[in-house]
Amino acid sequence: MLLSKSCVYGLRASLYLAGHQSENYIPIRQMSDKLEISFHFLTKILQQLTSAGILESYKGPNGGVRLIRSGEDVTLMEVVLAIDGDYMLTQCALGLPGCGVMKPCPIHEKWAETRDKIRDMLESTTLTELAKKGKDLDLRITAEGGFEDL
Amino acid sequence: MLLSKSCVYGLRASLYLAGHQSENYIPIRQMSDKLEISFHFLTKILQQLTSAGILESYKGPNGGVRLIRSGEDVTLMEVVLAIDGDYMLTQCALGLPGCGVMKPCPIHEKWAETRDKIRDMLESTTLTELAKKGKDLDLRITAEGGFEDL
DNA sequence: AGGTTTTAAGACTCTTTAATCTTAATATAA
DNA sequence: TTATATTAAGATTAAAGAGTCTTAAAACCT
Ligand code: SF4
Ligand code: SF4
Repeated sequence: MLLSKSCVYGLRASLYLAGHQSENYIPIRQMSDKLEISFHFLTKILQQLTSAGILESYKGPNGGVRLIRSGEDVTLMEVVLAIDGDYMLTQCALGLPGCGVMKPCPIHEKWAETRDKIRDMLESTTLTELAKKGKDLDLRITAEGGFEDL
Repeated sequence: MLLSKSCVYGLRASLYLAGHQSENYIPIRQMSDKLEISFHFLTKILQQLTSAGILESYKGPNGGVRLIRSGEDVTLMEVVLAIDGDYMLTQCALGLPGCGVMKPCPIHEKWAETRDKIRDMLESTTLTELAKKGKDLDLRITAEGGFEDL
């Protein structure tokens, strides 16, 4: 799979937060319920996003987690990098050790092109953009329901 | 990772075979040595390609494995499908259960575009094409060496 | 102060993928 | 026919990824 499951969860949670443009912290429990993701697992993933400087967290009652910057300024790429690292964008098709332009494998040329498409997509798409689209069209964010159920 | 390790090994072995346009069977041991892949593991992967109708095998002395059709007629897609299935091309970014155009997630539109690029690349690239390029430019196929060492 | 709500951190378990090891089956050749 | 070379198949082990559980720390509230 292109993105690890952790990363997908991280993206969905980030979209959730971007869909709640509130100054309040959102409890992880609420997100894990709505998004149907294991609470403890999600907690760990959000910790990664917190230490990556994408989220900030607060303990205790009325605590939770929220985006530091506005969702308009956060690209999918940032979230992916924080969770999966740049493996996908540097390693690739044949994944030979230390490969690259210097001594490429035969797929390199074609693959690099494809890979750049993925990078461009991740870099040019923001959380807010997707959350807005999700709300306007009531698109899916959970297994069953859409943004309206959030 | 986009492709599983098994799949990458399968691709490299297929390229190896395409680079040896010989009517003889090539022993798996020879390939596993040259490509630095565990013999038994590679054997299993090639069995998948054999039962998928991409390779044919022969036992005993002078036995081994070879492409059924010419490498010109075999696309990367065939190899990928035989080993990893179509998961990568149907599932994707958020990977919600049963997702798709009917009730898409907010990334769907952008992702589908990217995904088609990957599909096109895999479908339009043949083993022979890459093997030829690999030979002409002595590109990498193993960790250390290039096609010349095959 | 003491109890409650929440995130943080780490140990632990389960599942999947990767890799190894053993035995069987098939073909060749001397 | 016996020894050897090779793929086929299945059991086993190892490593990584995913998920759960427990305890700690921080913040709030009465
Ligand atoms: S040479 Fe390029 S395409 Fe090939 S494995 Fe390395 S980065 Fe990927
Ligand atoms: S809706 Fe489309 S982009 Fe979203 S997870 Fe499903 S297939 Fe992927």
